[in-house]
Amino acid sequence: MTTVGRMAGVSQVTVSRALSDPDKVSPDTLRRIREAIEATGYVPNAVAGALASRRSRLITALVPSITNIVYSSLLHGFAEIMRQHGYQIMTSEIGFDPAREQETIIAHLSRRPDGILLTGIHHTPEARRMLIGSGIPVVEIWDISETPIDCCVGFSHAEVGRQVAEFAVGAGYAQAATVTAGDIRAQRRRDSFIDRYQALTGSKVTRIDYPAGTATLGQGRDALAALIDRQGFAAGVVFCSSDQFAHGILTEATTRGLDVPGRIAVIGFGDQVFAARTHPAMTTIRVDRDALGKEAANALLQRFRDDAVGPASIDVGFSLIRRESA
Amino acid sequence: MTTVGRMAGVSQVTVSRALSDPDKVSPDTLRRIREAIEATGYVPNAVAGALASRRSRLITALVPSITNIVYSSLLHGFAEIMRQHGYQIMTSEIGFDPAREQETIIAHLSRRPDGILLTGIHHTPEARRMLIGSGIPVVEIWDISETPIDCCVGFSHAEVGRQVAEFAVGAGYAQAATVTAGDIRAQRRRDSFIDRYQALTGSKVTRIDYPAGTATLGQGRDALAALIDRQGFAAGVVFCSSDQFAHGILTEATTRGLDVPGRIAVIGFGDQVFAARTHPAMTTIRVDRDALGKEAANALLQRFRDDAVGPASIDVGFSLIRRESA
DNA sequence: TTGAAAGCGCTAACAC
DNA sequence: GTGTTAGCGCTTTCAA
Repeated sequence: MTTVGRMAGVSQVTVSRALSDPDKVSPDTLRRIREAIEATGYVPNAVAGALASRRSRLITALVPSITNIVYSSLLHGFAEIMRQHGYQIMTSEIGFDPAREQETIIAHLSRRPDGILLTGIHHTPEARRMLIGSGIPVVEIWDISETPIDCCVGFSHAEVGRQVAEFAVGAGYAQAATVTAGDIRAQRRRDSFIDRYQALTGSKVTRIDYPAGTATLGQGRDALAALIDRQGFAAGVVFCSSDQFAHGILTEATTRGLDVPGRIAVIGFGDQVFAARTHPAMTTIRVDRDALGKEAANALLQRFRDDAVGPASIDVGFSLIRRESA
Repeated sequence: MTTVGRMAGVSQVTVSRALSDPDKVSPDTLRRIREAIEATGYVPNAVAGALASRRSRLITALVPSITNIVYSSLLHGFAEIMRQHGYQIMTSEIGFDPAREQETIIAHLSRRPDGILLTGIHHTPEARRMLIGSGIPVVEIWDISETPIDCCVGFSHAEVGRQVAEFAVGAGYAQAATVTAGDIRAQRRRDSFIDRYQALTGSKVTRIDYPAGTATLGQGRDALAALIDRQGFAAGVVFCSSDQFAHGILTEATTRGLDVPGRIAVIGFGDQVFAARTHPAMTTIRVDRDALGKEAANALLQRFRDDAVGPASIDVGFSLIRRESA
């Protein structure tokens, strides 16, 4: 900046002003500064800027996985809004390990971000304490809580399970099964599905549970095979924790020549882009992830404006999209 | 740090040393400093550290899209290695717009990252100039070049097209078609497939081209419908630019009761996790994206150690995985 | 409209 | 083993 200033015949501060608030600099000076920047190829140092201004224009995000479309599409919507407002996003994957989350939070806090995005509402007490202590605005997404750290935007996973159970019972399926990934929120949907289904029908729900990690079509196929071949699940509805699983069930059913939904009915979760075009088309739960991410970005931006705002919990809801598979 | 030092009865510098190089501090002092850190909940300020040391421990990455599994799995492998070495990753999506790439590069450069990851080898001359001028190590991935900015790790997309064409001709398919997304590298695979196929057989290849954006199963289905219903493609092999498209072709063929690969043969690209379990199992091109990402991370880490290294181009290759669909 | 001075919270170099 | 000093490249405040 000093060099640019010297070339333009002004001081370093004037260059700073020309960049951050051009209106405060005379048109002529501005022009000379711009020429000098052009000539030198000067690129401002945001690190120094952040240190001096205590604003980093950096948002950090913690998600379980970036290869899982659920989280990456959330981030996509979030980042798009943030980018439009001049913020950049630093993302870390934390899997489903609370210890790793806490460790990562410390690393993120050290970057002095202007805001932090967290996935889910369950964090270690220590992590929660540090976050609150930092004074940095935090938005928790993909779930809702009565007591967010700061604010949260998501929906009730328990409510999803309940509504799916009620739909399944209403549709009159004789038996029910679940195929669930090792994700705390997926488990919450499963548990409330089972509770509600059993309360309504009195009949037991067969469960297939997978360990943590991204759900795959192959696992869905294997699950249906296990259900039929080893668990005596002859016919009924299968509620999956993701569309991938559901797609696998569909694939396996097709391969075996089983009628869907006559023999095996399938309900997915996510309404991913392929769900409307599977054969047969998939019945699933839609959550507008892109909109959810954008909503989260706006919640944070709101907090940057007036910091007097109290805790807020935004429920974006979900909807059951009935297609052909159930 | 000053506060922590005061509590531990040492100066601020000693605290800095205790954090960055604990061996240089006496065990007793170290203990007192650790207690003081614990008591105050002190979190180091990496912004100030980066400014003073000129090392940010930040790597920035530019990818076309984070919701596309191809790029997110690349980043996953890359970030994992980088994290193990104490680096964090800031990612931006740039779509397929060179102007946006250039704009984003400036924003990234201003953060003074220790390294930059770029997708592809085609950048504006201006972007290239700025990158070189910055002196920051750059790794370009997912393609290879004789003249990388700094180093690159990828494979030859033209070679993929050629090999697929040779495979298709060898398998004796009567006609060939391509379904391609609006991605420069996908187009390169398509073009070299067509060139080679026509050179070998003299027969024309039918093309379906989609605009930029993530490829979907639905588009694959629509493509096969268009091929059969409107382009007079009665039988033959279809080379897709992604497994999503190929999965769609498979789905549409199944829906229409067409024999695969007898009537319609399908070749995908990517060997995504579902490819081995589709019905029928998909023939596709495998690129070990996780390994590629890791290789890219190692290339950058190598450059952090000795900066005397010259340009390097690492070809990680690919392989045609023959399953049932072709 | 512009500039001078101070300082953001650290690290690097050197002294003790 | 520990402390002192001098910045890193900006923004902020205040003065002109």
